[in-house]
Order: sequence, then structure tokens, then C-alpha cells
Amino acid sequence: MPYDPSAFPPFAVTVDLVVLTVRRHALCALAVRRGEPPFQGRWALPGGFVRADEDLAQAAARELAEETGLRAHDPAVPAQDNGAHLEQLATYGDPKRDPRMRVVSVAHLALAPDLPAPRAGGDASNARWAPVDELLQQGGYGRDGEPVAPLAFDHAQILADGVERARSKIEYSSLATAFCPTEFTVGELRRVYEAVWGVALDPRNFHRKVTGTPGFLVPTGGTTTRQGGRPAQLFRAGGATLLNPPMLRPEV
Amino acid sequence: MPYDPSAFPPFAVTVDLVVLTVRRHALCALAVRRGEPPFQGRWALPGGFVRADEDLAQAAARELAEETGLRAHDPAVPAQDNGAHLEQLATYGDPKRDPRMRVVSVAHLALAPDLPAPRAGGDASNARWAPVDELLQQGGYGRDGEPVAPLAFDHAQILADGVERARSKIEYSSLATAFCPTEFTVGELRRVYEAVWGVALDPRNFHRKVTGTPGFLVPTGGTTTRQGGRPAQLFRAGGATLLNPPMLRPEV
DNA sequence: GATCATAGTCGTCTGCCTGACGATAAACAC
DNA sequence: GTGTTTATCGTCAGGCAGACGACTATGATC
Repeated sequence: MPYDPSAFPPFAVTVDLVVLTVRRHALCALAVRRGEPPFQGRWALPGGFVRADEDLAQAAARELAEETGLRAHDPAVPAQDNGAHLEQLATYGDPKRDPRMRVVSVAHLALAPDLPAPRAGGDASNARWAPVDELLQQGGYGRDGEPVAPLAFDHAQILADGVERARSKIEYSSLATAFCPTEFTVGELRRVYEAVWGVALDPRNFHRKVTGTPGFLVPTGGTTTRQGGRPAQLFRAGGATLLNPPMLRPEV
Repeated sequence: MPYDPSAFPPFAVTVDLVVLTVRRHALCALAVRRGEPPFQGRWALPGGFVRADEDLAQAAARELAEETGLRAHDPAVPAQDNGAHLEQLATYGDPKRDPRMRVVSVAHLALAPDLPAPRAGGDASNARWAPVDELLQQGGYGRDGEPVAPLAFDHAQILADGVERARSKIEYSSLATAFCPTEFTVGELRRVYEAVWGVALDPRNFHRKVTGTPGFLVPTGGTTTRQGGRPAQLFRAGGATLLNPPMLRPEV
């Protein structure tokens, strides 16, 4: 078939972001309140249109910076920076997912350490970190007893997919360190795993495993007592991205 | 921001397919020859535009059927059919990936058992199964000594990503059975793993492992000697999709 | 300052899984 | 029958994981 611009329908292409962090022992996601229809007043994932001259990853990094101030971690710079991990998640293109027009959304997953309260265009009441359990429960009641409206569009599905990706990916990669500050202790890393998986892990076996996995952690020499108790060694993320052997999620 | 159709640039959205199969002990992908510019005469992955009323998965299933005659496996029908496994792979949206216009391609991965020769619009010379090693080598020479042109667009990258997805996914899921006919032997399944990973596996340990993994294989009661040698039990894929314990790819 | 609570770190033991590999079984080709 | 091919069962040693005991080093409390 020859090139015919009328042969294909036009689409709008957006990026949506699943930004995850661990706060107060709970896996939380960034949610923004919609200011206009459709789904006005409902919570949604942050996102926006891809610009004409922009790559998908660039668009996601730009949206992430606009919403959180985080720089995306540049894979070309393996040195430890405090940029967030950013990767493509999946693409959602149901013809009816946006009632206004045909929109294809390329969802991205970002993992960030605990951050100060978010800002969305300077208005704090329109953006918040919410526990993913709360955002995903359908028609339930939040921690404060108020009824919880489900996320706008198909964002509940996108969030669920992003959470599952994070849960499985920290098993066989060193991604869990993306939830930690530059320097962290073994116990802090363990609490990340516990929050993301929603399980309790044995501190002794966890310590043996992560310190015994080559390339996962490198000691900085310092110690801290910020968690209380006996001083703990501080580590930075090692160069390894794939863990061998992997961290296995406990069954059931 | 209010709704303003001029606020976003229009995109064309396509689906591209990485269709993999195992033929003659080699992992092969479906390639089609381009009939028009750009990249006229070069090999490319099959694909096409997403229609206005079509979901992304529907578009991928339609293209798969057009190119191979395969039905996509419907996840809602867990019963064994001989449809191919189809899943979304990743989305590619570099602004310059198509010189004609801004095209975002949602790549999908399909796994199929060995098939009769492909047809592309009835013309066999314009579609073929090619070993992925051959399609991915840059500027080398094919089995017949002819120089090999790289795939059109960014399809080499897409193919490489699809192959890596398949290689890693058969580790922890029962997806390798998607490369087999409905009934197959342990040896045939082992040759699938060997072809996809490009390694030799110990037949005895492999047999112990797959028959010991609950839900992976269910015996049909029949036997076959189509591989020569002692008759082998026939199996069908069991209901398990996640393997526990996983099949581990040998190191290096 | 003694005691307690908290968290971190090191060891031990047992069972399971894995890789290496010997041995046997059942077909076909000659 | 002999040889070849493939399938299948067994054995053994090493490694890793879960369960859990023991000890250490800090801050909090009395």
C-alpha cells in the first residue's frame, strides 16, 4: 500500500506515571487530583501529552520532574546519583479509555526514595502520596473513614500493573535500592522489601543474603544509629543490576 | 487546562509483531519484505496501523492472523487450544524512527509452535522464518553467504527485546509450551529450551525438573517415537503459568 | 550507673534443589 | 544380535534457604 496519510486514524499519545515510594512502612504512589472533566475532583496518576519532538522516555522524565522535582536516573551514568529509577511499564489503548477522544497512554514506572510532600503546580492539596492499598481498594473506605472513589480512567489497572512490576522486579534486580537514600543500612533495605511485598522477613537471613550477594551492596565505612539500637553499617548500591542468586519472595 | 484538541500533536499508532518459533533447533522470527519505501526491499517485522475502533491487543491479534493464520490465545479460555501466545512487549516512539511521520509502535510478542511456511498476502517470497541470530547480526553474512541487511526501522532493537523477553520468561513461566504442539514429549520441550537459550541441557536433570514441577506438565497417557529411540510419554501443558521452582538458565 | 528495649550481626543446623554422571530400558537400523 | 538413539530412574556431593540461638552496641528509663 502506498503512503496515504488518510489511511490511519490520528491518536493522542500521553505518558502516565506510576511513581512509587516507601513511606512509614507502606508502599505509596503519587496521585494528583483532577481539576477538570472528565473525572473532575477524582484522583488520578500524573501524566500528560507527549510533545511533537519528544521521545517517550523524555516525556516521562519531563512529567516526573514537573510533578516531583526528581531527575530521572540516566542509564548512561552508572554513578550513584539521587535520580529516580524510570522505566517503561506498558501501553494502554482501549478505544473508550478516555471519553473525549482516542488516547493511547504509555505508562512508566518510577521508583523514588521517600520525598518531602509533593507539589502539583504549587498546590499541595492537589497531589499526595497515598498507600497503594488505599488507592486500589474499590468502593471501600480510607484510613480516615471517608469513602474512597476509584482512580480516574483506567488508572487503577495501570497502578496495579506498576505495583506488580515493582514487586517482582526487586526479586531479581537491585531495584529496591532505588527506594533508599544514597546511603542506607541493611535494615532500611529490609524494610523496603517488607513494605513492597507486604510480608515480614527474618532480619538475620536477610542480612546474610544481601551481604552475600556479590555486587549488591558496597560498604561506605560509616555507621548510623538513626533507626535506634546498635549502630548499623552504611552501604551504597553496588554496580550489579541483576541479582544472582535472586531475593525470593516468600510463598503465599 | 481546558480541553483543546490543538494542544496535542497527532500520532500514528501501529502494532509490530515479534513472532517467534523453534524450527530445526533454532529460534526463528517471522520477517516480511517491505514492498515500498522507506526501507524498500529490506526485511522488517510484520505490523500495521491500529484501527480507530480497535484495542491494541485486538490489533495485534488481527495482524497475527493476517500474517500467519494463527488465532491468538484468549486468556479467558484456559483450555488447551492451539492458538499462539500473545502479549504486549514494549512501545517505541522515537520521533525519528519513521522518516515519514510521527509513529508510535506498540510491539507485541507472539510465541507459536512450528508452522508451515508463512504467507504474506499469498506471496511466499515476501515472508519467511529466519533464525534470530541471522536477523540480528549487523552487516554480517547469512547462512548462504549473502550479505545481510539489517532490519528496517528500529526493528532490530524490537526483535532483540522480544527475544530477551522470551528467553527470560521461559525461566519462570510455562511459556515454553507455547512453542510446542498440543501434545509433546519432555525431550521436545527440552529442545525448545535449548534452542531459545542456545545452550545444551542435561536430559536427565531436565526430565527430573519438569516432571517434578507441579502443574507444569500433565501426562496424556500416550507415547510416541517420532523423535526416534525409546518411546516417550506425551504430555500437555498443565494449568500452572508460574513455575515454582523456576527453570534456571545456566550461567554464562 | 544498672537495667531494659531496640536493632544489628554472626553462627548453626536441617532440608531441598541442583549439577554431574552412572545405569537401565525400549525402540529402530543393519 | 549388535549398535545407535532417546527416554527414564538413581545416586551423590555442594550450595542455598528457612528456622532460630547467641551475642553486641547503642539509647532510654529508672
